[in-house]
Amino acid sequence: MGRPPCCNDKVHNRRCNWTEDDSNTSTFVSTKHGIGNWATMSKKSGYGRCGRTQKQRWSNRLKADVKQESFTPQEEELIIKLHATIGSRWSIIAQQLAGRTDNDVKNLWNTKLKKKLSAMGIDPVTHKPFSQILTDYGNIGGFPKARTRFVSLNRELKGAFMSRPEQPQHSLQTFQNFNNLCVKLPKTESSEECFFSNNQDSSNFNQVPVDLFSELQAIKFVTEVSNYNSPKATFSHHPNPITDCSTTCSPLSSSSSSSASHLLAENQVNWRDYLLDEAFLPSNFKDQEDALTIEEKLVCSGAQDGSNKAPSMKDFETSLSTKGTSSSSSFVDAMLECENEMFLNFPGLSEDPFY
DNA sequence: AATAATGGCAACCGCGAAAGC
DNA sequence: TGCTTTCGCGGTTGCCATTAT
Repeated sequence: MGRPPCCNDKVHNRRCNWTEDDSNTSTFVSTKHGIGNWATMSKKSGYGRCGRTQKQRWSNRLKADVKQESFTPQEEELIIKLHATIGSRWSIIAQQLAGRTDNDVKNLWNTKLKKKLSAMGIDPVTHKPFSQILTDYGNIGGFPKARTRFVSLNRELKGAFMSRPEQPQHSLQTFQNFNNLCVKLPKTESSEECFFSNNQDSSNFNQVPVDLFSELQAIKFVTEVSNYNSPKATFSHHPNPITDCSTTCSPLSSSSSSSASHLLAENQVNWRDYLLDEAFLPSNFKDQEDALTIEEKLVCSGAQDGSNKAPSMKDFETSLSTKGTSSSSSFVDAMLECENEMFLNFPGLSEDPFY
């Protein structure tokens, strides 16, 4: 049962005419009512807006800490990284960007970032090169349907949030980190839990908070479990772009050697790090994982170097800092440059793959 | 200069979960 | 326990500004 619509009354539907109501709403909030009484506000104020709409207006535009200026290249980069990992969960993404609302992030993605990624030959949904998707498309067969897999993953995520003492310590630890710190991300007003400080310089950009990192680890882990439970799925090869796309999470690796990804590896193009497969994975982890068994991978997730010590945040930050994030220009522009260079070196890549 | 097409932003609205009674 | 109300989230829509023809 859903909530009945509150804004069907077209008399109240006064799009883009907020000038007068803004001051009324601000006055209403700043006086005795405060935030959290939007229905009351709507009834008592007689402004002609439903409470929901007024609340949205307040949180998106009127709140003091909402930034009005345009997104920085660093912010764009972070949004793409987070989208590659957790998908279109705009509220979570927005929480990592001080002064940005989920609506702002969503609009930026839909109007700008999505198109830029497409123009670069990267599928904005799967964060894989189109060439790899086309290659993988030929391999589809015998895999669960996307929707089935998605429902299954959701179930596993829910199950993961329960306490499961029978689980091995390493996996339980990951889940507990996630459960304790990230499952219900607090609505933070401070900048302490954000990627950016107020001045948003590039050095701070790389300071990923532990709670978000744990969340990303947990999401990745659930995907691993999902793959492990599936008799047809392996860690070393996961060629179905449709299922990958539906989960918005990635397997640990993909050895699928599409021409584009292979060439990218050969040319050490940094923007491979923004593709879904390996986003947010420490670099030393990537290098070793292909040769590992599932059990080894699980252990590795908690003890990378044999000393029962998980990859540190320092390692992760170092990894991130080597990927061009400190560039003063937009990372999207940098990716475009890399792509242009690649096409110059390998003209065959620009040919239509269907012919 | 006028009109059409496009892009970007902000608001609207439906759904599902949570909270309250 | 079940119903109603409220809230959070994310997809969609509408409006305005800019660009192209």
